[in-house]
Amino acid sequence: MNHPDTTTKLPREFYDRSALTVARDLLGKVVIRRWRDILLAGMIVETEAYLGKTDAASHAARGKTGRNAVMFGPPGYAYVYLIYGRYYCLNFVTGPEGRAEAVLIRALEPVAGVGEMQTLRQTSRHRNLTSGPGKLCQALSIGMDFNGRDLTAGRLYVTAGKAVPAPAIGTSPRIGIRKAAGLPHRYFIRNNPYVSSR
DNA sequence: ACGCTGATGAAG
DNA sequence: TTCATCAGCGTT
Repeated sequence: MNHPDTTTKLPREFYDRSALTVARDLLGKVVIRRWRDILLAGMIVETEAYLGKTDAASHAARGKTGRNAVMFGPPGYAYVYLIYGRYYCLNFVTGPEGRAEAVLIRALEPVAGVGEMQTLRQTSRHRNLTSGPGKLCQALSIGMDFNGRDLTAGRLYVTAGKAVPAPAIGTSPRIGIRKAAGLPHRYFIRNNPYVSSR
C-alpha cells in the first residue's frame, strides 16, 4: 500500500499566481506542521482569497503597515495575525512581490497527529479540532512566530494531497466580513464535515 | 444571541 | 491618546 508523501513541499511557483487560483487549488492539499518531532497534518477543505489594494476586505487595502508587511513580500510565505485578541489566523502570500494577495486557510480535515491536536485544542471532538481558522492554528501550534516564515523551507509547509474534482468544490461570499461582501472568494469542499459553520 | 479579548490604525 | 473595528470561538 502506498503511503502519502509528507516531505515534498509545494514549490514557490505554486504560490506565485492569483490568490483566487491558489485558494481553489489548495483544496485537497495537505498542511504539514513539524512539532516536537511529531507530524501534525490536515487536508485543506476551506479557503478564502484576499486581494491587494483593490479588495476593501483585505488587510492590504490601505497600503503597507507593520502588521501586513509580509503580504507585500514574495509568495510562498506565511502571513499570521492575531484576531479578536485571542486567535491566530494563517494565510499564505500569493502572487508576485508587491501585489499583496493572500489566501486564508479556514479549515482542515485532520490527517495525522490527531492525539496531539486534541491536547493542543483541549477537546476530544474531532469535528472541533480544525474546523475554523482560529481552531486550526491552535491545533497546529501556530502563533505569531510563524509570521513571515518560508513555506518552502521550514517546519510548516504544504504537500500535494488528492485532486478535488471541480463539481465537489463550492464557492460563497467570505465569512464574517462587512466590506466587499458578496464576492464569491470563499472556496470549500462540498459536504466535508470539517468545513467551518456559523 | 452574546461575551470574551487585545492588537490595529485612523482620528484628533 | 482614544476609539471603533475586527477574516473567531465557546457557551447559552
